[in-house]
Amino acid sequence: MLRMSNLFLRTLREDPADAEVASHRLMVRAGMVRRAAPGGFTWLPLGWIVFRNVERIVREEMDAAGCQEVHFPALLPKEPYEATGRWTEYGPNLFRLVDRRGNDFLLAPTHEEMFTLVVKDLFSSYRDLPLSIYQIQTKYRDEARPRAGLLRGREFVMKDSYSFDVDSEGLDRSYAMHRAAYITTFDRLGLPYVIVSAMSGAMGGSDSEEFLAPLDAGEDTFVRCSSCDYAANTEAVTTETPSAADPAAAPAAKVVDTPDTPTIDTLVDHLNSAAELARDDRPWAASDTLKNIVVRLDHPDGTSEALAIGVPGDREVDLRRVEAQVAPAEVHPFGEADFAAYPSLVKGYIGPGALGTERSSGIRFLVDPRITVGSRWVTGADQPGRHVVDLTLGRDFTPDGTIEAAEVLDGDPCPRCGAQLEIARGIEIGHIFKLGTKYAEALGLKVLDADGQQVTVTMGSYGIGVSRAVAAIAEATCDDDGLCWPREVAPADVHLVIAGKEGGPQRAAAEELGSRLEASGVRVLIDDREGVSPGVRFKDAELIGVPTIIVAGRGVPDGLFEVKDRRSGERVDVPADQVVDHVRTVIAAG
RNA sequence: CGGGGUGUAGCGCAGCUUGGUUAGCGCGCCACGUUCGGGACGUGGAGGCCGGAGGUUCGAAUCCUCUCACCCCGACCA
Repeated sequence: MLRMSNLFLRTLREDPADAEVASHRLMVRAGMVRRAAPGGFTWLPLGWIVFRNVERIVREEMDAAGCQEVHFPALLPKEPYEATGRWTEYGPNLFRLVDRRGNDFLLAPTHEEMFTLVVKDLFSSYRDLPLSIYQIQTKYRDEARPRAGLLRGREFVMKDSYSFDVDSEGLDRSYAMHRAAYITTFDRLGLPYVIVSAMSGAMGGSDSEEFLAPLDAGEDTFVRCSSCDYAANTEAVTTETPSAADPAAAPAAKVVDTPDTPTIDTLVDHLNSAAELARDDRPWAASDTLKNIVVRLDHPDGTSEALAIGVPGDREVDLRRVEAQVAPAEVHPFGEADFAAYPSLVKGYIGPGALGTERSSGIRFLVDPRITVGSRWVTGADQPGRHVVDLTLGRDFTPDGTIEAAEVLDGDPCPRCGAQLEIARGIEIGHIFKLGTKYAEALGLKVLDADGQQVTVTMGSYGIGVSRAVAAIAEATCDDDGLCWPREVAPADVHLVIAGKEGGPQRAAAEELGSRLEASGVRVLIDDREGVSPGVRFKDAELIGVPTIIVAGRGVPDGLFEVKDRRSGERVDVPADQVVDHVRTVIAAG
């Protein structure tokens, strides 16, 4: 029985000044965590119980899915990460350190290399596969800006597992197995989630899905369909391609003077105010313009390349989306020095006339999928102060291809069913993806197949942020009064409040009930502090968020306890001899 | 890395503009008494290098310079 009279606990009446998001604020107030370093937290007894419950559930579900637990050091030598290039690729986010001999080490941000190597050490036959192994480990990332308490720290606990298969069919099975295990895990954790398509990005690989808890405190944006079950990370959203039209049907393209039109808005105003420029069917809109942005791609091999991107003028280019398409290259804005290298680019008036590998600049030119054959555009004429009107794709210009680069807007059509998409924020609590052979290739993980041939093992990678999940659960379940833990992760099943007058019969009755509850397997937290007023006890109980609160109060002389549901606030008086059964029924009901 | 903000008791804050006794308030903590179903009350206490360094001044929490730290927005981010 947890006793508040001797728990290492101090609840705070006021919000800590450095806590913004609810989970952080309330977990500090409830005495569960304390900030110890930027991005680093100390777990106190009640919080640590919650943490271990979450960890236990994750472990149980991984084990049930047939994964085996291992444990690597967090402190690792540089060499494996050099072999895969991540020692440099990971950049400043990697915590690096040097030992007394001057050798480089790192605090692992994730363990792909070590898992790959340990399998290489021990296994060499297809008959050993498939294999899925995992660990629950503290990870380190030197985040530029830790924030939101436990949600984004520099030290955090993550469950990461890896699957090893001989072929892609095997990988598909391992992936599906993990996906199913994650669904049961998050269901048990009482955490709402959506599964969104994601980009595997710099990690390489193909299929990738994220489990997002749809909460405003999250920093990932995703879209979901208001009608069907389509959901995707913003980077991975695809745009429907409008049907093509006959390019010959468009009015002839003409170059016009457009003085003082540095922005899309001023350009549209200019077009609509000049009678001779009027459109045949309706006023000009920003979406009639074609905005061409040039960026510089820096490839991992050190080379650079210019890339031109055309999007409808009513949208910005979303550099994160671009980066996801061109990974592992990095995207940088085009600077003065870059422009100097391409004299045919007229800043502010860049148009398809100069863009494309066959045109004067020689810059590869990719356009948004909405820019289809036969569509007509107002765009830069590659001369200062001039634009070209009715430039038509397929007749007047031909880009090198399409790219998903335009920002996604609330209300855009769903690529699956056409209904409106809505943009929401979420906390990434899990990520599963098919790594493929990237790491096995780099580190030489091969096995002999049935024909005696060496084949490179194909891998999957699957993560759950354990400490982040604790915060996400707090965030998803709390209310104005405090935390409100789902049963399985709560620090106790019941919070027993002694509310009677000091010296009255309540204390003895509560102690006796507590013993009986505990004897029947119920986890009890009892507020047996002396000299604490009832108001404080009630507030603390609500703040801490144990799912069932039992009050030993004025009903005790009549043999009654009040049983209250933390979430709904419903309360019912229960005779002393029925409380244990009542509570067990409540627990069994979930 | 860019922008904004804050550092004063364990926590939350005032004081700083306009320098001047012993640096204040609320919460929490300790003691005694009262109270006891919604963050009770009284009395008496303990607790501060006013983030750090340098400077101006007879005198600095307060003015100046430098510096460090933390928080928020953005950039970045398995």
